[in-house]
Formats: sequence, C-alpha cells, structure tokens
Amino acid sequence: MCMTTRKGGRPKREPTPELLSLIAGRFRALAEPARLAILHALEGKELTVTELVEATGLGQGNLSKHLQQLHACGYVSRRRDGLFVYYALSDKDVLTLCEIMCNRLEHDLDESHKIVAAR
Amino acid sequence: MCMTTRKGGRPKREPTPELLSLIAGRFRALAEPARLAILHALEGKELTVTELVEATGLGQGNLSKHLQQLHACGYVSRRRDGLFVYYALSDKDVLTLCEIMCNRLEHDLDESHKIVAAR
DNA sequence: TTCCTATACGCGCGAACACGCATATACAAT
DNA sequence: ATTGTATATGCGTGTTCGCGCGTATAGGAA
Repeated sequence: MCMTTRKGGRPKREPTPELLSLIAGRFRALAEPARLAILHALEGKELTVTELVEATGLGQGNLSKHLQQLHACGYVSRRRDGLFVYYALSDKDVLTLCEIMCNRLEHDLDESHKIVAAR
Repeated sequence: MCMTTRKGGRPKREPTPELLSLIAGRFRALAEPARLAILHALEGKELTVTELVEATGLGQGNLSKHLQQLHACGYVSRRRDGLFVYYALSDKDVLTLCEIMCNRLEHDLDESHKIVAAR
C-alpha cells in the first residue's frame, strides 16, 4: 500500500482508521456505474448538466447528486456560465485509475474465456 | 477512461452498462476501510486468517467475508496448508491503485491545509 | 472414532446509499 | 415585478452492505 514505506527512510506513516476511511471514500465515489458513465462522458470535453442527462440517461436530480459527490472528491470541476453549469474532469489520475482497473478486468475476462475455451 | 479510444485506431469499445458495473464492482471492493487494512497488512508477507484477525482487529467471521470479496476480485490469493489458510496479494496493480489514491489525498489535504494556514 | 483448532457460512439488524419525485434556488429575458 | 429555464436540494422508499453472533465444515491430534 502507499502509506507504509516512504522511500528514503523517511518516517513510515501507519495508516490510521481515519486515513483508511478517506481513501475508501475516494474509491467509493468510483464504485458506481452511473458515476463512471459521467466521468466517461466528460472525457475530453466539458459538458453541462443537461448535456450529461442526455449522454448518460440519468434523471436530472439523480445526476446532480452524483456530480456533487464527484466534485467533493475533486474528480470534476464546476464552472458557471449564465444559466448553465459546466462540469469537466479536474484530475487526470482518475483516468489512470479507470484504465488500470479496465486492464485488470480485461486480463481476468481473458483468463475466464480461456478456461471455457479449453474444455 | 480506458474503454474509449484504443491506441492504433482499433475499434473503440463503448462502455456497456454491464462493463461499467464490473468496473464499479472492482472499485467497490476497495471502498471499505476494513478491506484496505487487510491489503495493507498483506503487503510483502503472506498471512493466515488468524494473523489477519490480530493485525486488523476485525472479527473472524467478518474478516473471512471480506477475504472472500477480495479473492473474488482477484486481489488476494489463497493457499491451504493443513489447518491454516494463507492469504497473499495476488495483484501488484492494487498497490498502484492505492498509491495513486493516496497521493491524490495527500495533495488535496495539503491544499486544504494551505487554505487554513493562509487566513 | 472423539476432541480441538482454523476457517467458512447463514441469519438478523442497522446504517448507508441510489433512485424517483417534488420542490427550491439561481439566473436571464421581458 | 413575472415568466421560463437550468441546476440543486429535500423527502420517501427499496436495496445493498457491513457487522456480530451462532453454527457448520475442514483438517489434525490423541
């Protein structure tokens, strides 16, 4: 894990329960298909809530709540322009996280397929 | 996100709801302080369930269930030796994921601290 | 066999959460 | 002011999930 050995012999921070909860909360924000769909829709472009409603098929109220969570975790940024609020990805790490997870999934699904194919 | 543009102009796979659910499920397995504590305890060494009970302070039954989830996602591996079952990290990516998340958290907390200190 | 230890599993409760719906707020236009 | 549009927020409900407790299963020792 990340919080054990800091390179260079610096003080190793044992993960307190509070720290673990914070990290878990960040993962939890990504543990929902609807929010992943939002992040995917925002890849590359900046979108308003209404555009996100169309892109994801979610209800407006529901979508707005998901956006609050993503914003609270710092995954997306908000910009108001008149009536519209534009959301955009504010963290490039989140794409890396999803990519790693996706590669893992691909790998595992390939293995499952091999097992089925091998019989 | 990972499932949009495949380098080399290969067919871009639009994320189906099922795929998003699978990815979300993988993140959800990491969205729990208890499971993060387990992964942290397993870093570097292989431990039995009883050792993990001592290391994490979790109840045995509860811990066993968490281990099932981590195993189902492929994060940990199992090895039986007599009465004991040894668990170990089976995926190096999970450490990368936690490290990225931890760095994000550090960065955000630093910014929060700056805001407090600047006033 | 019987007994003991280690691990897994089933049940019930309470908390957290996603969703739909209604309503409130923010801003622009007239 | 009023009206309309865009976004946010509160409520009620159903579901998921973490946890504690008891019990079942697996394996070893006597």
